[in-house]
Amino acid sequence: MAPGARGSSPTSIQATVIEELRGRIISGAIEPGTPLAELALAEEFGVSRTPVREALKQLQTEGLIEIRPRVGTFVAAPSRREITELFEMKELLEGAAARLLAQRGRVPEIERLERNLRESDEAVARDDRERYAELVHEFHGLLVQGADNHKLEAHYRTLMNQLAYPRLVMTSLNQPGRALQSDREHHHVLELVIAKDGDSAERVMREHVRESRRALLAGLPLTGPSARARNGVASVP
Amino acid sequence: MAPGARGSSPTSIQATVIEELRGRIISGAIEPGTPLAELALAEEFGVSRTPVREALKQLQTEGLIEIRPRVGTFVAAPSRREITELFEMKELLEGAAARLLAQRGRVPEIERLERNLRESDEAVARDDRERYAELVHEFHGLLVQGADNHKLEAHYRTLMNQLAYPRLVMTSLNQPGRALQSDREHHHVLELVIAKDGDSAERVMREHVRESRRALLAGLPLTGPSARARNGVASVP
DNA sequence: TGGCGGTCTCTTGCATGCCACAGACACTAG
DNA sequence: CTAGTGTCTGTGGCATGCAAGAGACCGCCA
Repeated sequence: MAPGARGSSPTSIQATVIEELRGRIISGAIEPGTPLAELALAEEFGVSRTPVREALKQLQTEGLIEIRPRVGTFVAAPSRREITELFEMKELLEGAAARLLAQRGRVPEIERLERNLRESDEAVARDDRERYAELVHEFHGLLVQGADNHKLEAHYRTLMNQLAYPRLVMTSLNQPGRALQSDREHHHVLELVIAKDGDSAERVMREHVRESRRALLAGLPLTGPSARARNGVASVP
Repeated sequence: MAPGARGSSPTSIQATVIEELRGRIISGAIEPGTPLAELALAEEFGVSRTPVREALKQLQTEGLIEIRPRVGTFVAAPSRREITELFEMKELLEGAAARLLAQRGRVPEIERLERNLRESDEAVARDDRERYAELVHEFHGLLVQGADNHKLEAHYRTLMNQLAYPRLVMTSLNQPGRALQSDREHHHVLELVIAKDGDSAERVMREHVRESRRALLAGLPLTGPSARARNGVASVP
């Protein structure tokens, strides 16, 4: 039910295609606006068009690509407005997750978060941005997981996928001092969670998301990810 | 991009099938757990299996049905836990929508909400529950629309679809006095929105959702929608 | 009678071929 | 040179056929 997908044993062909394509898109391996022809993908994967079509259909429903009938299929290029909206949702969901986690008390995720922060401190200390980016992703993921609401988690994953988050985090971390500040904010949130202060945890978490968004947009060129993206590939004029 | 779908001119076959099936599911015309065979649907709609398959694929991604490979496709049967989670999300999103709407000030949606409440008052006065159920749905929809965040709206619609909300509202309205109380709560929320008191609007809206959930569960039999739903049709052991 | 094995049917997964439409390009007329 | 128009190619939409797995059902054997 969750688009995020984790472990899967009966790996059907379409599942493979979905995971592979989703991975490429959210990692930024293929840029927004890039056309994805069914036939080309089918040949690349060595399968027929059918499973590729079904994979594309699902990715469209997840909001990762756009299928224009009789024209072509393209990697979605979120407009500036959509990015704003996505961050608004991110703030909302992560804030709620922090509150819910605080209410749950001492659950396993807390310890994993503490371990995450210890590693994050080290990564920041040696200025290892790549590793820190991973840890940031994990921190937010753990927080949402710890909220113990599968629906929340599913919607959250969908959002992050649409943002192609991994691609973006690095950008925001290139702002000088952002990594250190981000790490401090994480510590603050976790303290409040452990203190079971749900209200404050939510508030601080939301502030943290706003800060990260600010850092991100500051490091982004005027227009979205790529100027060559067609006129309005992803709605909103 | 939004699963909710509204007007569509270039009606492809699969789009037709999607809308029709979605309508049947969320209205409760077909019960959770009901098997949906591709071939049967194809014959019913007078088309081939292909567009039906694609429609089913999308509905699965939306969380409305479950496709068990090589076994069959079934209308999803939300577990009790999932219903709880969905309402938690509903509370979250509608609360945020109330806040956002309050911040926007005098927008067209406000007037539509006022008109909605006038009609609601009348419906309640003459104990027309069916009409009132429609108006409730519209009220919540307008609120979310008025938040002017398309992502929020899309996720909200997905949630409501998973809940098969229209089918549920009537149940909650069968609780004695619930309609009147609900109407009052709507008035309260709208007042706060118009007063641009976002904090309070969010708080009251969230309380309203909790109340409606309470009324709903009180009118629901012990187990979910239908006991004949297979063991764990919709995950969660 | 109860448990077990095989078969048989129904389901979806996948491959393939044809079709209609969008859009680009070149050619032609003014 | 420009605007209009026709064609032509590439795309996804849809129909169809075959294959493989799951599960029910029936018969057999102890």
